[in-house]
Amino acid sequence: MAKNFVTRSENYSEWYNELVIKADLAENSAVRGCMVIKPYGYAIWEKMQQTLDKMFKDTGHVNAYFPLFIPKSFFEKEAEHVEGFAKECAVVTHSRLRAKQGMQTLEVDPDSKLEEELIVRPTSETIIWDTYKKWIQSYRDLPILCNQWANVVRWEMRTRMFLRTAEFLWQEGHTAHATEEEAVEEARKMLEVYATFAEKWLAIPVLKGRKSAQERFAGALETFCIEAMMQDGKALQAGTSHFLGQNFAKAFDVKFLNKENKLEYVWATSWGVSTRLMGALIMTHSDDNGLVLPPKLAPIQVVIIPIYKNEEQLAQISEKVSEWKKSLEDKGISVKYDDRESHKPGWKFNEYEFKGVPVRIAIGPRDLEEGTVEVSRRDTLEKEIFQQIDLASKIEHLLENIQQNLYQKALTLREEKTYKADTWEEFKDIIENKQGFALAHWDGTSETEQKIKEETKATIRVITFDGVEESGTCIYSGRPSGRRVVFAKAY
RNA sequence: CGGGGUAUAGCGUAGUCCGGCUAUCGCGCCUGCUUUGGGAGCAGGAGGUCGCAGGUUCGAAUCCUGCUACCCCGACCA
Repeated sequence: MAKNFVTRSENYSEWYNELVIKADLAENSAVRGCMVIKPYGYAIWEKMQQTLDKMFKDTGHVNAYFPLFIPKSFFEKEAEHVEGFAKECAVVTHSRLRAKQGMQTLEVDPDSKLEEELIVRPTSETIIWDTYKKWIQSYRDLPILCNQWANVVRWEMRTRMFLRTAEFLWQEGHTAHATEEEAVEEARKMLEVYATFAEKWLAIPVLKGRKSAQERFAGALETFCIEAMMQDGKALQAGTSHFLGQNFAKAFDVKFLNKENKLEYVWATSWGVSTRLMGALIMTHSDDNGLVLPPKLAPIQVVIIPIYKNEEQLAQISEKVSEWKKSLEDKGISVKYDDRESHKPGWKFNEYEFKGVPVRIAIGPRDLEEGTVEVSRRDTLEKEIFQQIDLASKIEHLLENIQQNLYQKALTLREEKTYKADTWEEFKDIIENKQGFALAHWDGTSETEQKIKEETKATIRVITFDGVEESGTCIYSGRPSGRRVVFAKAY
């Protein structure tokens, strides 16, 4: 039986997929693994873009754009980078098609074979460092603090809307510095930007820290990350910031003359977040009634729905609403007045709940008489009668309250689903049955990490910055350890 | 790339085992009237290469062969 509601099925993936499609965010495209982001979904992404872009600029960064195509040879220059990305690249080999059998079908023109294949960028470190080489001669040219908004392609085996699509939208920052300290500081600073964005705008609490060697970005000396917990207890990497050392400078021969007139290799960072954040947003806050958007990211923050029996009533309501709409908009709140006659109020209630609109105001004949409105908040689904006096301020306050509440709710869930594991049995129980984050001692070796992954599918998600010194023994090998790290199954 | 599943109208589906009349039903869509405080009611109507290509048969959505696409689980990954 077809339902317009999302009903949480046994399978979290199916629930997620259904939600994305029905909340009108995105749909599968004709191209395998790719996704059409629909206007409503894209409006959310635009809000993310605008906010992040401002944060980048406030920290001294500028935007630039680099080519989509990267010569294959560029990838060969950094050994670890090749290994990391070689298996998932889209490759351009020819430049022309020609007609076959009249004009019915087309085939690749063999005469148009490229001398060197072009890779559709999976990430832009190589082409950017090839460019930076031309930009940098002296310490006076540093630092370079560039960001690029772009699309990238990674030919993944298995894809999932927003979380792992073959093509995705992201921003990638690429910076060049004169000293190691400055580069490390930059990488840490941008991670803080991401963490602030996640917590204050997306209302998603995140753990900040570094990745283990095994989980590190291909070509980085250190990968910093923010890690979030989804409602099913699995971890989602929400953003990364890499300290690249001098790896790319050496690979692309980027040197500068320092104040002492000595040649030195440049130090680098790169950092990025993607449309995956949309997935994080959906999986963190949504419920069985649909999407739940934090007010700061909702394209529509307040929807007003009239209830009326005749034209006269509608006219009265519309007059009131246009006043409120203006005073709300003066406060920077985005308002939609849905006076469509094609749908009944009940329909609209459900529709906007589905799309995650934070606040709904309903006004009908009763309210006109009594000077009230019915206000419903999406996060708790609670309804309350407000006096019309000073409505805009009350709504403004409510939106802030919802933003806070969503963050608190997510934080509480994460805390409830985070456990200390002191034995191998406890550890397995947490990963397999309780399904959450396991704080456990680890001997620091990749071998142990690999074994744990093979036996439980859990990986080290993050070695948190604020972790406490505590001596213990590795849950797997029994060897000594100085602190706990966060293990979980991940998306 | 391995394992499992699915493909019938815009969406969701019945029918497939055991071949047979005009391919079922719901949502949505169009027209009209009545409705409007949580997905409206009635009446009428439009909409289909049954995933694609072959084959078997008097006759195929249904049986056979091949192909393709999508979904889920794994491996890979942000």
